[in-house]
Amino acid sequence: MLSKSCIYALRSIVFLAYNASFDSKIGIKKIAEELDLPTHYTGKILQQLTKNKIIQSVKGPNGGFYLNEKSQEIELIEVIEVIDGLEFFTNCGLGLKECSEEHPCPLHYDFKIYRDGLWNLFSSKSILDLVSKIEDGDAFIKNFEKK
Amino acid sequence: MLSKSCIYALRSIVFLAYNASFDSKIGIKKIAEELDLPTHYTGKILQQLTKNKIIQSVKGPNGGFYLNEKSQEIELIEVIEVIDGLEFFTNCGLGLKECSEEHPCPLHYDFKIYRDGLWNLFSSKSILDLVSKIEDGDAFIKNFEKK
DNA sequence: ATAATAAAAGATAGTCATATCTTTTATTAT
DNA sequence: ATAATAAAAGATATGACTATCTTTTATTAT
Repeated sequence: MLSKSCIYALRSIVFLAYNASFDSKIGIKKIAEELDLPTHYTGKILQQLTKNKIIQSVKGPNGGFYLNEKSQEIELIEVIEVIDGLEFFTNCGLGLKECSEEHPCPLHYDFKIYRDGLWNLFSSKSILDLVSKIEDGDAFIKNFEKK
Repeated sequence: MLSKSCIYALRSIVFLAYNASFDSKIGIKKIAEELDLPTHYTGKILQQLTKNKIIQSVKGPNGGFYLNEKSQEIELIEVIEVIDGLEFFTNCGLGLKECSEEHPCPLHYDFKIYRDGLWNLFSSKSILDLVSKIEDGDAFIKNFEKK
């Protein structure tokens, strides 16, 4: 459901929230290394997140990425919107062009329950919520599917 | 969530259930034309469905595709399994390799509700269920996103 | 048997998400 | 000012899904 890029983004952000701060920024290389991600691809994603104010960055020596206080409160759905877009949450499950309460597809009402449920879930969890559930940080950071 | 191929498959099957029978089979050309789908691509999908006994086919003159009685009772999840696979319903929402009741990801329990809900939805609806909800067949057949 | 029909199978092309590398720009410390 | 650092930007490559075309095989009607 979430693209690989989006999951890379979420992992990176959680990693930053957990480990970085304005006074100790973390660079692309370090992030990619710790999360075992392709360096340049990760750079692209971080760049996109920075441009959309999801995370912060500083260039030059001692530069890198970090999250300011506001960013830590960002909801997961905002990250999803930037990376994947919200099509999943707005489009008909059966691909109907016009599917609505007035002209529902055969699965409309059933499908809507779960689609809206996921929307609400991602809209109610912040980066900090994820961080707070990490009991041993490493398991969350290291345990990802590579393929 | 469902791939384009999978939606093409579902539309084709519903169209067949609605319009075809052993005594009046429908060929690829006709199906593609009526549903406004790419002919050869649709052929490939129907072929895949036939191979997996989701639909039936007969070659030669007066041949084409149709659904036998058993096929009409097929659940949507079976079509999804053949075309897209069940990864969506079995994998961790955050891409964790090992995510389970014992080692849950930060979203595991919340996410599971909706993932399982969708699984159950697709497992409880048959082709005939979709057909029976078509009040005016054309709207369902014609109203699909092309892109 | 033969010709016509239509699905099955194989080969090829396009597109988009994923991934990588190189060059440029901005910042900081010296 | 200068050199070092690190993100930003641009160009390119890869793979999977989507799409199309051609050839082969099977069936039916004559």
